[in-house]
Parts: sequence; C-alpha cells; structure tokens
Amino acid sequence: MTGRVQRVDARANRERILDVAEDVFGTGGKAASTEEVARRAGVGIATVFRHFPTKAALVEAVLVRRFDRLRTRAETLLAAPGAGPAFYGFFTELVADAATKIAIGEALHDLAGDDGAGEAMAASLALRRTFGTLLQQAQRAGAVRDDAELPEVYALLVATSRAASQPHIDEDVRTRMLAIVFDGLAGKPQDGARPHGLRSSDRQTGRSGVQGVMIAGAPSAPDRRP
Amino acid sequence: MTGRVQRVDARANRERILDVAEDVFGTGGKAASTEEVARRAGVGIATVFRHFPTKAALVEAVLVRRFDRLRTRAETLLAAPGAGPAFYGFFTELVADAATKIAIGEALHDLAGDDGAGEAMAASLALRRTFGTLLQQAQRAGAVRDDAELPEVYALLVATSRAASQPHIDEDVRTRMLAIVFDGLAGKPQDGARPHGLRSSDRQTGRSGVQGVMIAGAPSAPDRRP
DNA sequence: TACGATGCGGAGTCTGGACTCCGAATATAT
DNA sequence: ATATATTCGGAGTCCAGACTCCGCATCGTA
Repeated sequence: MTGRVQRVDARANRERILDVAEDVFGTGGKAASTEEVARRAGVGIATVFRHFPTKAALVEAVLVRRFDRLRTRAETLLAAPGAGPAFYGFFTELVADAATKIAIGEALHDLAGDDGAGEAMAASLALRRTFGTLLQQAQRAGAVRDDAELPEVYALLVATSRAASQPHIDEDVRTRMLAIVFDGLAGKPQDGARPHGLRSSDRQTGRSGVQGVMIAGAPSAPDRRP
Repeated sequence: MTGRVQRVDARANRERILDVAEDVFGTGGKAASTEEVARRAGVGIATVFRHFPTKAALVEAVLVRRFDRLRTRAETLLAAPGAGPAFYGFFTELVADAATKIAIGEALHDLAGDDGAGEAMAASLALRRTFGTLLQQAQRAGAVRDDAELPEVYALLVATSRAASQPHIDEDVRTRMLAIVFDGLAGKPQDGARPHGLRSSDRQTGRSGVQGVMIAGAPSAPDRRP
C-alpha cells in the first residue's frame, strides 16, 4: 500500500477530476459542490472521494497545481533579460489568469496570510517568495520604485487579481486599472512633491477605521452597551 | 397590518439584531450563521426571522445601512473645500472601514456589477455614483489624472478594500499600498514617458491568460517609446 | 482465458444550518 | 388591573451537500 503502482485508469481519472475541478471551482468558487465535479468528470462521487479524501483536499490539490504553475512561470521570468518587463509582465499575466478563475483569487486572498498549514499554503508562500525576487530585480533595474516593499506590492497583486475576477470587469478596464497601479509602482520614489497629500490628509482624517470618522457625518446614537 | 405601530421592544430588537449582524457578518463573512446572530443579540432565532424573512434579507438590510452611511459620508465630502483631499480621504476611509468588515468587502465585490436587483444593489450603485462625482471634482482640481475613469478607479477601490480585509494586512501595509495606488492615480496623465511600458508589453504578450503568454517568454526589449 | 487485486458507482447516512409552529410572555389601551 | 393584540423563544422540520458502504466492473498478469 506504500509504493503500489496505480492502475492507469485510476491515474487518468485522478487527472481528469483535477482538471474538471479546476474549472468548476474556478467558475463557481469553492462553493461549487463535489457532485458537480464528479458529474462533469464523468465519474461517481465515490471516485472523487477515493482520490481526495475530503473536499478540502481536492481544492487544495487544485490550488497547489495552480500555484506551482505560476511559480514556475515566475522562475522562468527571473532569467529573462529585462527585469522591469518581467515583473510587470508577470503581474499582468497573473491578474489576467485570475480573471477567469474565481477560486484562485479567493485562494490567493485567503492564503495570503500565514495561518493555515497545508500544502497550498506552502505553494502560495513559494509563489510569493519568487514574486519577491522578481520585484527586487525590477527595483535594481530601476523599473520599480525602491521604497515599495513586498507586503504592499503583493497585497496589490492579490487585490487586483481578485477584482479582475468580477464578471463585469472586462479586459479593457482591467488593463486601465493595472496601468494606474503600475504607474504608482514605477512612480517617483524620491521626489517629495506629493500632489494629493495622501499621507497628511490620511493622518488627519483617517485616524483609524471609519467608525470615528463616519460619526462626524452620521451623528447621534453612537452606541450603547451594557 | 399596513401602518401598524410597532411595539417599542420589537423595534429595539430589530435595531439590536441589525447591529449585531453587522458585526457578525463583518467578522465571519456571509457564511456566519443566523443562529450566531440571534445568540449574540440575545434573542431567539424566530425573532430574527420575524424581522427579516430570510437570511438574505438580513444581510441585505445590513448592507443597505452600511452603503447608505458611506454614501452620506461621500456626499458630505462633496461639499468639502479641497476636492483632492476629499477624494483621497474618502478612498482611505472606505478602505480602512472595509479592513475590519469582511462582509462589506465581499458585498462591494459581489455587487460591483449590475446584476442582482435588490435594495443593496441600488444602495451600492448610489454609492458608486457619488464616488464618481467625488472623482470628477478631484480631476477638475487637478488632483487626479484626467484619463482615469470611474470603472477602473472604482475597481481599485473595491480591490484595495477587499485586500485590506485580510487579517494579516496591518494598517501600515494598507497605508503603503494606498500610497502606491494614489501615486498612480495622481500620476502623470499627459507625459508620454512610461517607465515600464505596460501598455505596449501588455498588448504584445498579454493576449489572454497565463497559458499562451507564458510561452512567448519574457518580453525582450525592456521598453520602447517613439 | 482465467483470476485476483484494484477501482468504480450510486444509493444511503449524517450533519449543519435555514426556516416554521405554537404556547408563553409582554406591552399598551382602557 | 385587565384584556388583547403583538412579540418572543426554542424545539422541530426540511434540505443540501459532504462523506461511506458494498456489490459489480475492469485491469493486468500468467
């Protein structure tokens, strides 16, 4: 039962289930039912559960495959000539990819933290790490401002990926959205002139959540608690 | 049964349920159970369902209230002196608000489209419209580049809101993330020098998802601009 | 071709969570 | 204080979807 050779039909089924699951969860999110996957894969439910002991395991397997694929792509780009285009290109590709796969966006979002301890988590972290290298190279090449750090850049990657998965965001809007973000990333790292005065106004008004702030506009009845 | 006067305790309960629900769904997302809301509100489940015929209705009521509050805040800012700070300030506030309320982020995301036809949808659209006015004013004031249009800017608002709701994104990262986006928004609308060449490289390589593009390999020349 | 061993299918179980029923409790008018 | 409409609570129903059982089919080898 350790290194048993799997029957070829079994392995084929496993792959088919994985493919279908990627599509099903990609369209309907994690909420899609296992039965749906089984049906579209042309197998019985039991078969799905035989290969993947639990639904979570199935989702995880899908994600790991997907993350690994993306990471591999990122690694390839690390060796590419232009560090700037490599970075921005990967960013663009990942967002475009996520645009048609809700689940990956959800997962990127959910796994961006460091809790949860599955393989998907590990794969997600590996991707993030590689992306971080891509970022550093781009910064050394002067294509990305130096003061941008991985946490916020990765957060932006996740954010835009997730947004791109909204059905009403077409390719055009997506491109324009990225253009804005990319301008911000390339931005003026040194020059002190800040046209909009974010920092300051942020400090002033946005002391914390809206709560306090909002109250200014929506008065009375703040809150009563025994 | 039409204009009947509601008993005061009933109305109080309704409000309490709404408050608690905002918190519960804000923390656990829409997935949180109705029972949880009832328990924390100190009422029976039946009471919740009496006031809100279905869970969806409860969620919707919470969202409407929230969206309305935000819209009101935006309207207040419309009359503020500086259009730029008003715009960026609102953006910041909303993101900070969403940071502690997962559900609102989810909802912004889900309702950003135009399908779905409830009150929440309407409230969401109203918010978006008001935000659009805020944007226009900021553009007239020269605080936001002219070529940025509402769809992509709103998409960014939604995207960053959602990202900010991730537990591991602290206020610091959030601020830095927004700083990048804001620089992009204020950005150089006219000047042709594009440091990273997104547009072109995107057009070249980004024909669709990762799949095909990847093969093309890294875009050779960093960037060229006539 | 025969014969284990490995897989398969789908009916059936179990659980969580949305929603309902109805007697008890409470608010308000007189 | 009493009457009565209104509201409450929580036990109970219903259903969807994850997961299991076990007889039947298929693969791979001799």
